[in-house]
Amino acid sequence: MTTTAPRRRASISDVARLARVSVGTVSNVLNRPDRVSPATRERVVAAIDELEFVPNGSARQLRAGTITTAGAIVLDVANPFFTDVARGIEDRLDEAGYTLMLASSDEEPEREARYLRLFEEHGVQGVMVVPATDELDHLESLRARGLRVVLLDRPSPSDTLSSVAVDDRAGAAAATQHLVGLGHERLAFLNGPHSIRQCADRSDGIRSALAAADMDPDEALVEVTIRSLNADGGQAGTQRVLALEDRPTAMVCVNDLTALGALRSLRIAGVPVPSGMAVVGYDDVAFAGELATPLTSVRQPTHQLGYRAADLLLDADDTVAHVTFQPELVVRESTTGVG
Amino acid sequence: MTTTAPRRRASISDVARLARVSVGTVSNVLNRPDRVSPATRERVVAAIDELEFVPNGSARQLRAGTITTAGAIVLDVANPFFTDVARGIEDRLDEAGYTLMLASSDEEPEREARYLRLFEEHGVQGVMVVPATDELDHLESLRARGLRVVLLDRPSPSDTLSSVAVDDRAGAAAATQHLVGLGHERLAFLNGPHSIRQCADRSDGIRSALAAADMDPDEALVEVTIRSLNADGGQAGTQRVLALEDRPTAMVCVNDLTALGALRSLRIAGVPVPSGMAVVGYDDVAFAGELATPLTSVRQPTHQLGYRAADLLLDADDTVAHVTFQPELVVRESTTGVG
DNA sequence: TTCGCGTGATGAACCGATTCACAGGGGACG
DNA sequence: CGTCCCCTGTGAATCGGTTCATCACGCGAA
Repeated sequence: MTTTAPRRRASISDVARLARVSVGTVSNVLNRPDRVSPATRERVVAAIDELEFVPNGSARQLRAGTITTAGAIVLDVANPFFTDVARGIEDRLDEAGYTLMLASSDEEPEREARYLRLFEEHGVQGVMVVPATDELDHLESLRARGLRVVLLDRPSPSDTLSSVAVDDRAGAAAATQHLVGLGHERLAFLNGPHSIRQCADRSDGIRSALAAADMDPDEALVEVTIRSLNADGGQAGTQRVLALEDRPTAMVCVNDLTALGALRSLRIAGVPVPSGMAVVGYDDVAFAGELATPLTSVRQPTHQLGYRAADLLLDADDTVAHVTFQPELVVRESTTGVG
Repeated sequence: MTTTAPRRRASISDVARLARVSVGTVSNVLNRPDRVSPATRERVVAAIDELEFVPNGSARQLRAGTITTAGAIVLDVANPFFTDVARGIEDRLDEAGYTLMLASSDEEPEREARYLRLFEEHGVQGVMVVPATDELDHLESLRARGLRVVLLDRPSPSDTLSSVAVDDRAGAAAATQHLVGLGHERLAFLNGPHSIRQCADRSDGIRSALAAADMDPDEALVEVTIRSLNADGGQAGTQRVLALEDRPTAMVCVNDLTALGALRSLRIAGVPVPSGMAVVGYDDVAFAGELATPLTSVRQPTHQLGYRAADLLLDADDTVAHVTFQPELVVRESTTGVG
């Protein structure tokens, strides 16, 4: 093994010296090869290969000003919803030859700010952000400083920031219509606190769908607020639903993990699904269709969400746009089965 | 809304002019505030605020040479295994004030190469890579050019590249020992092609564990190769297992999605789990414990994998190390239940 | 032979920061 | 009152590219 000691990275002038040309010529070989005669071009390329020359991006960016990088900040890269979104972003950027810098804010505004600052220092073209707070002033000023900003999974309240979001009201309404159509007259909704916008919107959606079906939301709906939006929360919430005297015949869960806990709780209690209780989830995660009782769920176009966000960011005219996607109800046995 | 037209980004000399000091002084305020008298420091800070000055990272990096960014390339950011790893990387980098540039290669060597090049141009300190190919020469030469390289989920074959991996043989062996200990004498292994290193290693692990238990692997083990490593593949493979004349009493699946398909197939065939067939998965994905029959699975320390990889990358001495993590068998009802 | 022109290469200015040798201005001390 | 030193602040060099005005050269036309 001959690991040569990490030598200093070769610069363009090293190449120029070795090829016996000026740095300007090397630069031309790199960027406008047609302006260089074949003979010298060959010499320069040979020198580049020999020195394993890789141009210094900082220097190039400093002088040329342009850069093909965009940043994205999501709440948590380990969350499948966001990774699908990230994947969509990456795919679109890739088409344009751009690269992505990805980071998680963990819903902490300071982390978000830190990454935004870092992205800005590195001169990214723009950022796509799932905002950690309601307050968007810092994003507005970023925008005013010339960066492109696209809000992710959050409709923009302003006409200066572009946004890409999914219509949470419509998703919840679709689930509700489906259940009402199946004859259910009393529903439970396992939901998180309304301080989370998505939770509030979904609650809204259910209520308006009920109203549209000539049902009184206050009578037909029991909303159970759960602490943690995961399987344990769903299990606990379901126990409370089962204890109600006028027990609902169907449940909507704020996400699939919650629904998973609900199914577990129902199994333990010996309640058959869907005949004893129909269940609808939200997100349509990968395993929703693979459960013992495949789960009816609201699918969000996550990949498209990211793809479109990147699309807006790359838009040549830098126009401000607001895109709202419609979610899609995926019907499976947890509402229509024979169990 | 008064969105001022995107003005040119303020530079350090703009700040200097406004504060009536030299650029050197502004730089000092930024980097060594104690060398500047409180009075001027205040003036400079005021100017910085007024101009919303954000230092140009390219210029800084060009001159100072240092950068606090690292790159990572995984096979697919939408895959939970890799996102957990990425999260571990991010957490460790965050502690050191570093930032991560994350990308997916989709197992395409050209994409991997493109991103590596881009990272190198941007002057990252190092890269963490899940290699898309067996061939590692390009990583060796990256290393020779002074970048730090850490292989992810792949033991390093060389003594110049650091690596962080999980012992796949041990994981498969642990699953096997568990089943043998429960009295199973004939096992099936739903596996992918041995061209995938993980698959080959896990097969090895099972065989050697059987041998260690004084059983003849060729007799006690039926290895079924499935096309796609997902639920459908698992379902199809399980049907083939059930059709065997000397039917095994336990199955090891190469990952949890495959096991999911196996469970579905068994349910359809009316085979109780685990009394009719015990099932073990691999990966211990989030929903493994939430299934109708909670799944016994081999958990890999994904987060630690990434965390440790970043740790090696940040190592002050730049030592080359090879870290191997031991997976852990998580026992649930799919092997020990009463079903 | 001279002039004009196109091709190909040159070299210096420039991007925006960091860094360092150095200058000016007190204050302490003899 | 003169020295020396410390404290601040200055300004120029520098990092590694890109870009552009300029120049050398060769060749065909006049």
